[in-house]
Amino acid sequence: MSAKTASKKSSAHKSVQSLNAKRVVLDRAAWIVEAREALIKGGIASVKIGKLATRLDVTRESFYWHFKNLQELHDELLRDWETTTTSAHAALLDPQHDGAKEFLSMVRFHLDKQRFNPAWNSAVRDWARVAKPVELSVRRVDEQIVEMIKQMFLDMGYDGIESLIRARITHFHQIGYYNVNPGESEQERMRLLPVYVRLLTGLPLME
Amino acid sequence: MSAKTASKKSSAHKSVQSLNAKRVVLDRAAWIVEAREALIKGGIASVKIGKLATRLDVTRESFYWHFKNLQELHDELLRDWETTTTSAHAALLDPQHDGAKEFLSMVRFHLDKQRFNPAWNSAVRDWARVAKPVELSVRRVDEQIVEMIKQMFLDMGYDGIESLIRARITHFHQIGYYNVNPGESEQERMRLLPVYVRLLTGLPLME
DNA sequence: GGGATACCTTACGCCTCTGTAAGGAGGGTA
DNA sequence: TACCCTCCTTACAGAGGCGTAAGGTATCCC
Repeated sequence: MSAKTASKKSSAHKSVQSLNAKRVVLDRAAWIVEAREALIKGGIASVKIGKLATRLDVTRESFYWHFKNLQELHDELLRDWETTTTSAHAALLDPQHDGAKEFLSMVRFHLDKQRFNPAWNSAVRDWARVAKPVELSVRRVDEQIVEMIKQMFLDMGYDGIESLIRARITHFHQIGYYNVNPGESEQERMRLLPVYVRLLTGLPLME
Repeated sequence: MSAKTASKKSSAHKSVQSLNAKRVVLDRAAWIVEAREALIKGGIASVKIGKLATRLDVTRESFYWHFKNLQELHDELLRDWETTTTSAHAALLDPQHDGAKEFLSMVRFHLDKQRFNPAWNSAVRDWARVAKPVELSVRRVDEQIVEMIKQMFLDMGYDGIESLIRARITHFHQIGYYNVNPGESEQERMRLLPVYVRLLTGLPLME
């Protein structure tokens, strides 16, 4: 049965194989990539070994050569997200403590599809609501990000409490924005952006 | 098997039965209530007929007397959320168009555990990411809410675009806040609230 | 060319969940 | 009392998911 489903794509598969005269083999990374796509598309409940196997054109059981069990895949998927997210944010603070510059570099970061994947973030946040270790991981990341944004506002000259609240509004708004995902064009988004920046920072940084 | 699990609570059940000399029977509403709790606690994937039946102390199969299938329960669960949410928000606008008053009544609404259930909202939003009709429902509600908050800012005297952006920041921040759910005490929350209100509205409404 | 290694397969057992069929059991009403 | 309606039960069929056991095939390296 699983062989039958796998064989659907096997003709294309074989032609690739003969082209580069090499057997197409998989490693853990290939499963992780597929798992991430499944997570983003259908939530953690749709990250099923069988589904991934079909898409990877192998049988379900070969999964167990790479991973002890499904849990191990989940763990790695989560670790992957946390390290990627953490290291991406760490680069946003400015050694010169120029708050405006820092904030704008964060805005650019969020607009850069190469560095920032909102769908992935949202999917992990959904997952967090039904799995404790994920919840803890997300909490760590959130605390780090809020602390980072707070530093930006301190660098702009706001006092402690206002910096904290501005940081929270900025970050929570960010999360809510991608959770709702209002269907607006890139153009419209760019038109509204300077107003967002002025209201969030209290400064006309882009106007 | 299901009879066995159901019989765990049956002694307590029977004593209730004999006390009021009445057979304890269920209706659709009882299943919906249980389903909502399951949704909140473990996400839509944990809304399983068998689980609900065990908690309701009946067999799994009796579910099918009340509902055609699981889909029908899901549909009703969603409809329930949309009507509840929509009607609760509809009452927040002021006929006198006093923007400050409107905003503060919304703040009170969000703090009132009787009228507003953030966990329920978050659970439905998670569900929306894996089910199209839910996504559409949530989108309708979001559009209505943003429109409503925008009206509040118009009533405060802001122009159209600033009112829209302030409304979005307010609403998206709200969603993000409950998504992250920062573990702060009620006391701490109350201390920070006036700063939130000032930054979101641009006015010292609570200071 | 022969063994070691890496990756994949067939075959199986078991659990959980959905949904159908048919048959009670209790309370209301004529 | 007899009957009907409401709600629940036992019994069954079947899909889909996880994980184990044992064996096969291609590639690498000596």
